Amino acid sequence: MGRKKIRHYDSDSPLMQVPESTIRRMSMYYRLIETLVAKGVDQISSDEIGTMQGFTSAQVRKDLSFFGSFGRRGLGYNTRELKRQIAAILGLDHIWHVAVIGAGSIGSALAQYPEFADHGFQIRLILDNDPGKIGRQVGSLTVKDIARLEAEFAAAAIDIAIIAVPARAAQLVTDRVVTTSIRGILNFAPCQLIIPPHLVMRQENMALELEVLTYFIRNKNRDSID
Amino acid sequence: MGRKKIRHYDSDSPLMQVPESTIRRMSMYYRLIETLVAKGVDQISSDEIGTMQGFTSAQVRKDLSFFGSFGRRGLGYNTRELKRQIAAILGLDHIWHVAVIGAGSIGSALAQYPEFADHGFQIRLILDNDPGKIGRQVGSLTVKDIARLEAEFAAAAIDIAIIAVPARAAQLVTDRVVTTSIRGILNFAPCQLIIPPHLVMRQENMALELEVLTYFIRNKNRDSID
DNA sequence: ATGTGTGAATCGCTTCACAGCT
DNA sequence: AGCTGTGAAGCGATTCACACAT
Repeated sequence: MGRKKIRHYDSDSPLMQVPESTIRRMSMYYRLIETLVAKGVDQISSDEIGTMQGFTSAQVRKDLSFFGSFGRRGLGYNTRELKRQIAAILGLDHIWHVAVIGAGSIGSALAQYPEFADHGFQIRLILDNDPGKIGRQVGSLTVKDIARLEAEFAAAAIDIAIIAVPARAAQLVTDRVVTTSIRGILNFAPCQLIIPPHLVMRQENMALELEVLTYFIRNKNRDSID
Repeated sequence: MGRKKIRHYDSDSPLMQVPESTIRRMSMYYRLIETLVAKGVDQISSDEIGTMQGFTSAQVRKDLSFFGSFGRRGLGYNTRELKRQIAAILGLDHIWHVAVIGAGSIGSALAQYPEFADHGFQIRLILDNDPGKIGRQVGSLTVKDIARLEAEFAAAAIDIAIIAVPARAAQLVTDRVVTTSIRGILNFAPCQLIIPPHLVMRQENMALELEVLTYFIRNKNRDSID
């Protein structure tokens, strides 16, 4: 069979896309499997994974099947092996070099967020333009001057930028970030960023989540009457 | 017509649910319309709303149609009116009393997050169990002792709790929060909370977003080769 | 007996396309 | 002419159900 270039997803024939919802669940499975491995659990079934997170077992199996066959019929999945596989799928088998832009309260919090470090996201840089913040310590990092963004990004070999500046400054900062050898951006500013097509961008919006919450609070017991 | 009890969504007959994706977009439309009103723009079409956010005009119209008919054929939507309507739909026509639990870096950042205040989320309370943090100032608030959670929640008439404590403490804190007259919970701890069915809970997970980002970085140019 | 992997069926969201209002 | 509001069509995600492996 010579060349065994297994494409990650060979389920359907011509270029079948994995749903984003599947990727999000993969990340949730990963977190769960992590804790199971830490607890010394060796084996787990799709049904157990599902019920622990509120999904069906079929959902779990279908999600995993996009990437391969990691279980054994009649037995379930080996936690250690599954953890390793999901890490590879999500890109967590690798240390990512991350810069946080903006040393306000959100930026500082993100720079010290332990979940990031635990999953291979190494925060190597935090930048701001406020002379009052430059030079301050944030965890083990010193806030650097954003004027030196390009040089600092190159020196630290940054892969990912987290934008944590006010909305009005976000596009300006982004325009400079995209000239570096960055691969992706996670944007916490509540605005639509324009980026070149070779980059990946994800939007995080905490106020949006709160608004979805209030919608559901308002519309909770709508099914109980009328 | 006498009793004009218009159910919000009367589009389909028996109890048609609004997709969560629609709610999320409503929140995005709201943010956009807000800036337009601030700029003095009076009228806008579904096509303009759509292209500014990367949706189709049909998507925008369909989303709005779940809740009523807010536009005028041939003209579009009045921004001021649309803003008012969406605010009412999402529950933003109302001041929500919010408590942040956990005065670590994430909790402190959330307590001061200007987007919350701008959208009617009034942070009235920040709590922690660490004697080193109790009594400290976070913005205009003083960190209170979590031992007094029930009393402080009652005094401040808290509607919504934001959980920003480490995962291991999240369920314990939640078990106390759910005994108050709270309506909803926004959970930043990376864990599955168990809550009584009368409450609404939303999960926020920043590490998950970063993992989805790295997945897409890895799988970006998958379609260009093979 | 148990639990995976997966085509087929189902469900629900998005897009189309056009009638109807301004 | 221009743009909304909305059934119907299209399409993508979830669930079903069962062959197959242990």
